[in-house]
Amino acid sequence: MPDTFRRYLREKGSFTDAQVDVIESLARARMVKRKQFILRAGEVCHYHTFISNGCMKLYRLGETGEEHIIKFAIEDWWISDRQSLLSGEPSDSYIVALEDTDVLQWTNAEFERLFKEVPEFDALFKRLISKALDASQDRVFGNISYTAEEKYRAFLEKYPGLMGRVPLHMIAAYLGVTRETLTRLRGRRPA
Amino acid sequence: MPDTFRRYLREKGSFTDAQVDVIESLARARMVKRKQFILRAGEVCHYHTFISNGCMKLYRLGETGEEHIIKFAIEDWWISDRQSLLSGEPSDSYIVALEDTDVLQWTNAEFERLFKEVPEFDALFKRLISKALDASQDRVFGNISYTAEEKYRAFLEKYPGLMGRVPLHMIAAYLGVTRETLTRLRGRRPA
DNA sequence: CGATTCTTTGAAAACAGTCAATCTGTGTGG
DNA sequence: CCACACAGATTGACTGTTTTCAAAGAATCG
Repeated sequence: MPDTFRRYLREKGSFTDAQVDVIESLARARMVKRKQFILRAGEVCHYHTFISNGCMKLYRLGETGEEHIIKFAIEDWWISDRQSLLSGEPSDSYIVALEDTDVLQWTNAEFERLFKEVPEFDALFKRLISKALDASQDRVFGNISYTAEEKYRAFLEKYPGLMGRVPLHMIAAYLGVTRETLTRLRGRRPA
Repeated sequence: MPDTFRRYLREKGSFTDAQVDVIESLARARMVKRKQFILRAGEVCHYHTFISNGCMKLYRLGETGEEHIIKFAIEDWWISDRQSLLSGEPSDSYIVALEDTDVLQWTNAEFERLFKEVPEFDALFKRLISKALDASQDRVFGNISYTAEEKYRAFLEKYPGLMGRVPLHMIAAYLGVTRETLTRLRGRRPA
């Protein structure tokens, strides 16, 4: 893979080469095998994780053990349990690789240092969190106002790249319907 | 009302009196009557709004005209359509007062200026947005994993202050169920 | 009061969930 | 190359919940 992260930074902000070097110099590169966890419930989330290649999911378990998927993340996405990462409290979530995945990781302390030393990085993250909040509120709106079928269509429009890459039963766990229901509403009108 | 906003700032961060003055000096104070809108779909959202007293809701309309409530806000809460406010694009949401409400308002340009001049204000807002994102993701989790009844109980636990202050049919519109369903699940509470 | 606004109720229809079985494709080991 | 196991997807019959539609009871307010 080419240097996804450098390309990402250049695309999302205006960083000097020196700044990119600083940011990258603090990163840990890591390869995560399919089905390998980088976070389990009960553990503290230690890293901000950038995905340079591959795919992961973040989920929690329901009372009877069902997976409820909070988010998928692929190339150019960040993933972490922010609540645990910022507070230092144990997480209630799991993060696992759905494919062999290459990531870059920073501790929160390193991030705080980067925010101070590289104002543009601080600005970038403000934009990211802000956009994530908007996206999350859009999802809440979808959850409370769409039918199962509309949620599925909205999902396809928003994450076309995940179709085929993520099994359908996980999309069901993301939408909040059973896999059987997803199968049936797909059958009602093929895409 | 005493100066809710000064108390709020002192409670949420460590501001000098001079800083509080700067922040307050840029604010517009405004009284909003019950049922009066401060934002309608199609308009651009111009202000970050702090509620010193009263109650508002932010909602969007579904295809057949039903209200879907994205959030309630009371004293010490901020409310705005961030998407529109930051982008300058027309909003797709409505913000309306549920009671006579006193607010303070700042444009985004004023906020940007405050972020630069008062670093502690910048830090406060980072924390707020971050917490809002966590809360929104918790709500998504609730939406996809709880039954209607569990959602209602979770709502009561999370916003005990809104019971009695907000009509039940709005709570239904927040939870994503019909008012009839909410009535019925409330009725079948034995304990 | 009279007029909204809000809440509740009933009955039927639409919808999603459950349980159990089957079908499909994939990959592994013999 | 085949047999088998496995994960994923589908189907059917059934149950349970939620919506819809229609109506009628409370509560609130000018």
